[in-house]
Amino acid sequence: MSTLPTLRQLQFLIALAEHGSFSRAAEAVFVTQPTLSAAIKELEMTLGTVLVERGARGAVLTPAGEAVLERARRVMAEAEDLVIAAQAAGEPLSGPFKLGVIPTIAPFLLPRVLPALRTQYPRLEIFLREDLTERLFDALRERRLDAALVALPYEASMIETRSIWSDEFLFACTPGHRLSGAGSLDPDDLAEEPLLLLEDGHCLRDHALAACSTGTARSDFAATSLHTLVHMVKSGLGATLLPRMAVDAGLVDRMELDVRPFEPPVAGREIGMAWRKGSARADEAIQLGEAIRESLVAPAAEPATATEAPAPS
Amino acid sequence: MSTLPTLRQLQFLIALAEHGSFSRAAEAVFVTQPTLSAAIKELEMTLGTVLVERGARGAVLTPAGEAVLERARRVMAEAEDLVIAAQAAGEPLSGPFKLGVIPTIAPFLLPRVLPALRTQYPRLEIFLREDLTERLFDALRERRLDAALVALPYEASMIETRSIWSDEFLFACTPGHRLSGAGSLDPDDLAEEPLLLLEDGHCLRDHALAACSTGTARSDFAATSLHTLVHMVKSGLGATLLPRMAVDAGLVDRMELDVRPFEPPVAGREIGMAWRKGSARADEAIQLGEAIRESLVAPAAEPATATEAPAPS
DNA sequence: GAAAGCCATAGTTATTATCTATAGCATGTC
DNA sequence: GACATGCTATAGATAATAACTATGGCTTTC
Repeated sequence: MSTLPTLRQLQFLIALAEHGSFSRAAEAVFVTQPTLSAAIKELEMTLGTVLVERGARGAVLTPAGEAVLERARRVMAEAEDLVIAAQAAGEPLSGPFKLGVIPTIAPFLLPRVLPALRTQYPRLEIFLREDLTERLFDALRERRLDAALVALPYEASMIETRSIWSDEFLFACTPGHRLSGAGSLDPDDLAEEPLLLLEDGHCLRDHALAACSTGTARSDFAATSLHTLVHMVKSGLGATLLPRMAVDAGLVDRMELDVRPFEPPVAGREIGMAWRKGSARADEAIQLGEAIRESLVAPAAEPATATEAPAPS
Repeated sequence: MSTLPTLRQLQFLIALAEHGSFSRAAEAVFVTQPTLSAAIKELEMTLGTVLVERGARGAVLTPAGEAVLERARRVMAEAEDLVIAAQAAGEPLSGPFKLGVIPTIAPFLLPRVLPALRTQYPRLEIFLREDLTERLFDALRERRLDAALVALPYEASMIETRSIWSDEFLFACTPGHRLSGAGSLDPDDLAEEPLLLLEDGHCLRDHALAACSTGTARSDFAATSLHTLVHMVKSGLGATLLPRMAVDAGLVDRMELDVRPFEPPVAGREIGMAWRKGSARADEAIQLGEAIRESLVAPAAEPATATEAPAPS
């Protein structure tokens, strides 16, 4: 078995590839140029292959060098993951944690759960990013996020998910609407009711359409957020489906809209935690998801609309 | 950014986990016990976590240690892959290469291609392993094989394939059989002809059944190899489908069986090269597959059964 | 309570990583 | 064509560290 290269050497090779010059690469990794030169030469020795073409105008990787570079990046990424996993295993849910949330969840869920999380994990610093599922998943795959709160089901490769909450759909329309009223509704009643929905890209649009197999979307109008959506419903452009979580958070308060549940089996979407397969923080993502679920089960500390005094303990 | 551990430290941790004792682990990696002790302590320092519970009866990993261990194995595997990839990039198809081949290909293809490969890549040492597709793929996934020659299509995760040859199916029966004769055959003629096939697990069985959508398998008899299969056909137990490659290699020579092709579009299977996704030797596997294809196109150096002139088209 | 097994510590030595200083070699400029 | 300029390679010195030997202290076991 031949001897292995050093992580340091791989780091140097990556820097060299990025800067195209021994001198500048050396600067970037805070060593002198001879040090980096020697390390690369040593690496070439242990691998038995020339990785770099040295020229007067800098250094260029050979094809073999490119192949090794790609592997080197993976080794380094794995090593960094190891460090993160170790820290996470030592003290889970502490330090910076980059969490993505989709726009149809963020404004309704976060006010309910963030205070509880801050209490439960005082050393956790959550950095939030709000975006569409597709882009959040891209960010997970590229390690720019640690986890994401999304609506399921959603097909994606390299991503693992765990459901943490069932979010029922409610039907919403103006009081004068054909389907207005109070009691529960059969999904088939929506057969000839083109729904006003969020614009393409929002998973809620697809989930709502899936909820009522016979339903269709209005093709002439679409909303960019749930808030504009309810305003469009209010102004008579049509009816829609809303997630209960948004309604509970006060989305239609004082809007004078009729909101009706569906008959069992109720249609809805799952809210779940997602993370990159093999992520160093997968366990923490799961744990965070469970903490969120628990904070949802517990009575909401302070309703979003409120004129109420919070002041606990 | 915190500092990274050393590959050496990770290697020591793996040895420690495997031997459960500092002294014996040290022995296994050819250092003294204090050296290994210090390295593990250093590793724990850089990760900021206790990885090992030291006791009088040896050392046991903490949960954090187990998590790090798993990652460490991945880092080491990636690093070893890097070394292999570098060697492969330096001089492709040299040194030991572990190749799996399924039993319905090996005896018919290898005699034709191995001599050519030995000429073309004199420094290549091919180690062969004959087994069913499923087990070969397991071996690929576990890095016990570098590549495998199998029949496609075959669903498998973590495996990539490339087709290198089309292997047509031929119908074989005794001269007195209902479908005996000379010309080409329509696959639908097999509708009421239960076929004698290889036993379960051989992909050839599934591919043969897929080739004639209306065909069925005899459920009372099955063969364990193509050689026994033709003997069973010869003794009147039924008809079968044979890969042309096996027939060309002399499988039915002097057997007094009728062998008939199918009408276009001819049914068959693809023979392809398979390797683990991300394998360090993926490029070599592809190159080897192409070399095999070329040696198949070229006139066979020495027919398996001799005397005969192969008559194509 | 003695023996054996195991890990930690101390002190020393060997190795190796890194630095400074400088040489050598192309490339473009006047 | 001589001369800067920008690059990498080499040499020699030094600092850092990885490794060894020897030993001590702690459990477990008989």
